Amino acid sequence: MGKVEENKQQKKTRLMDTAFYLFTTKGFARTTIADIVHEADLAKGTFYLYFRDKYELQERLVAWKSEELFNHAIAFSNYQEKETPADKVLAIIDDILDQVSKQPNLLRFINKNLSWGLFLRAVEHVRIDFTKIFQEILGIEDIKKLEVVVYTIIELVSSTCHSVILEQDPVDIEQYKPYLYQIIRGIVEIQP
Amino acid sequence: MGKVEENKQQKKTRLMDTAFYLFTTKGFARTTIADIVHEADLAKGTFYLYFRDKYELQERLVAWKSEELFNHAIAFSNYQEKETPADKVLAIIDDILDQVSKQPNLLRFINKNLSWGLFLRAVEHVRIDFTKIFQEILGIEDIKKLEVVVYTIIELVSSTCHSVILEQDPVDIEQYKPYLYQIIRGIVEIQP
Amino acid sequence: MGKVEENKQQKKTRLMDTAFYLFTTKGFARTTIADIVHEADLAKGTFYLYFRDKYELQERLVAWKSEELFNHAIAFSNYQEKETPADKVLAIIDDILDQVSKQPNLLRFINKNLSWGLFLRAVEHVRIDFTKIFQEILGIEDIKKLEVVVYTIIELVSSTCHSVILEQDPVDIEQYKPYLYQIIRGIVEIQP
Amino acid sequence: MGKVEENKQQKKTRLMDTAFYLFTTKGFARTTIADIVHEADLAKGTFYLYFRDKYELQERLVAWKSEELFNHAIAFSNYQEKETPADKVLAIIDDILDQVSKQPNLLRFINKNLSWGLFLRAVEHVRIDFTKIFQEILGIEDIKKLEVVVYTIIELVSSTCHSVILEQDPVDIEQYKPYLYQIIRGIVEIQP
DNA sequence: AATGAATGAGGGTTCATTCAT
DNA sequence: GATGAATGAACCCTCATTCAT
Repeated sequence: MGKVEENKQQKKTRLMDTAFYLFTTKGFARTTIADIVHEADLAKGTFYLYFRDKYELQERLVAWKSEELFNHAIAFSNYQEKETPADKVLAIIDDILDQVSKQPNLLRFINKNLSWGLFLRAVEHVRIDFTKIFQEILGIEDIKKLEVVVYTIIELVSSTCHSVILEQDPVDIEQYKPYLYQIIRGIVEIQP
Repeated sequence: MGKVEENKQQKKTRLMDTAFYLFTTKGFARTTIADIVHEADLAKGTFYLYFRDKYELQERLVAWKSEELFNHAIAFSNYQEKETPADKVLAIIDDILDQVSKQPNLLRFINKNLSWGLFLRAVEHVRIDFTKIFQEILGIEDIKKLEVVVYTIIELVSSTCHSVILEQDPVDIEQYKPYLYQIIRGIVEIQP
Repeated sequence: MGKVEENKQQKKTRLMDTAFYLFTTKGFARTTIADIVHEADLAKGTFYLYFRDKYELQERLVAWKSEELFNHAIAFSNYQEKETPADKVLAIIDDILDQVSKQPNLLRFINKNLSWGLFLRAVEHVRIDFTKIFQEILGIEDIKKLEVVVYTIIELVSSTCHSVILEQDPVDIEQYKPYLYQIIRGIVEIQP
Repeated sequence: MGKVEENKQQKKTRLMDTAFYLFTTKGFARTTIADIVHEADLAKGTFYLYFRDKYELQERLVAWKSEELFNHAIAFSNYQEKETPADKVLAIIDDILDQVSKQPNLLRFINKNLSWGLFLRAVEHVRIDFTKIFQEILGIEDIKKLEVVVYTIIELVSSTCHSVILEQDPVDIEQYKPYLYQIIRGIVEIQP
């Protein structure tokens, strides 16, 4: 039984890995299900045993990859050693920007497809409780208010950094960072 | 000849109007060229007389509509009567948010497709010189610095308000506005 | 599996038969893939499972039909009972001319599309070894020389008989045959 | 009047020259009427003032170019200095093969499209009376018999030399010529 | 006579999805 | 559960031809 279950999980993972590679390489629209199953060495029908359609797969990938991004930042940034809330937030953001700077295709893929709702669903069932972490960092009790702050920061960073990282437009990321971080400090200091 | 030229312009406009209606109603992907020409009561081939493909048409529409948004704000907001740079900027943003709140489909359409580069190209050949206006408002001489500020504000507003206006998520626009405007005041006051 | 494979072969055959009928009836250019699959009672996509495009199908048909022509001549002409090389060659040609006289559309279809290279490819993988047969008939050891003789005869016969059979122009086939056969005797008797 | 007539003729010639260039360069099917008129610097409608459709133009071009081929051979080969009918015929053929060897695209274009009927129509209204010339050369009184001989030779030469010149297959033209010429000698010496 | 904008049927091809094996 | 042959609607685009100017 465990063997069968394992086998199924393995196939699903293979499909997701392959799809992620193809989506970020050739683009979502130009990747066909035929491409994915061919590359994953599976049959076409098998795809539909694991995903309702291409869009569900895409959504799962976006959720998975954004979660990974945050997981990494929580685990590997030294945000806990920082003193102020702003410094902590910036440590996390810095780690994430580092990651996506090295993986422009990932940035391209996630950014076009990540929405706030999807992000919430993505982190909902996750081992690490993001809400708690940000509550501690920011010192905001009210969940709604917390959400608004986090939402604003995530949207600001992800929308501005898309073009800055991928096209160095209007400036490159190293020039932009100080300015952006100063704004984020401002955001952290006021309350909604 | 003037008649012919007039006729051509009219056809082009008819195509753009129809396409805009369909894109915002059914969505871009679900709108076919066949749909557009059918609705516009033109032949399929005629489409290709005026646009290379669906994507060129989309780009032109996004540019046109975003330009209109700014034109309206410049013309009808009372930003000139405001005293401080922040108040002026907020007057303009307020007008734009008013406009898109009333046209959620327009917001959906533009927001997904507007990029900074496209926006610059859109306003480049325009009667109103946006650069000059923002220079005056913000009092920033350096064009590059000006661009960074404007870029940041546009990205912040458009990315946060998408979900806020269209899904009232994480909060609705009326609740969000005061917070957003406070952040923008902060942005206007610091320099990149 | 044997069943599936059988089914596939059957579909391919149905496509080729239908296409042949349509190509020879309405002409190649006026036959669309839609026509073929419609007549064969298959879906459009199925066509592309078996052939890259209309041209590959055409080429395969020409090869197949020319091979059939020769196979019939080898099998049913009494060329083996003839004494001289020339008589043997003429027996084969006579059989082929008989066949195409009865199927003018086949003649029209093949003749326009058969080239020497295609013919070689067509008979290459065939049960009957044409090279050996002609070597025996003509008594020419050197393969290159043999090829030149066979090439010349095939081109002469097929190019002259096209108009003679299909248009009785400049004379009809019965009048032309004696003359043509005399020329072929001459060709067989000299060596390249 | 003469001026207008001249102008019209000039346009027709420009269309034919351009079309010939494009047909032999890109191929008939891949050349559109738009291509032709664009290259000829005329309007699309103008094309239809001079030709019923693309096919009529093609036919006219084939006729024109084959006529030119023969005209050149009659004018510039030294066939009149030869003694025997066979030598005279071969002098003419040699000139034609020389011409087409230098213009493979012309060979490709004509050969695919020239038919006996078209050839007759082509030379019918021509300044040089081919029939008379060949009658004198071959010494055949009976027009029908003469036609059969000429037909056979033209078909033999043009069909065999197509692949030989364009593909050097099964041998190249220099190797093929002696053999071909020997066959033609045989043809000239027997009567239908 | 000349123009070229407009036409629209028809082309070949793709691909997400189904389902018999 | 896995397969992959079959489907067929839908796609974008071409281009010969017409006709108002």
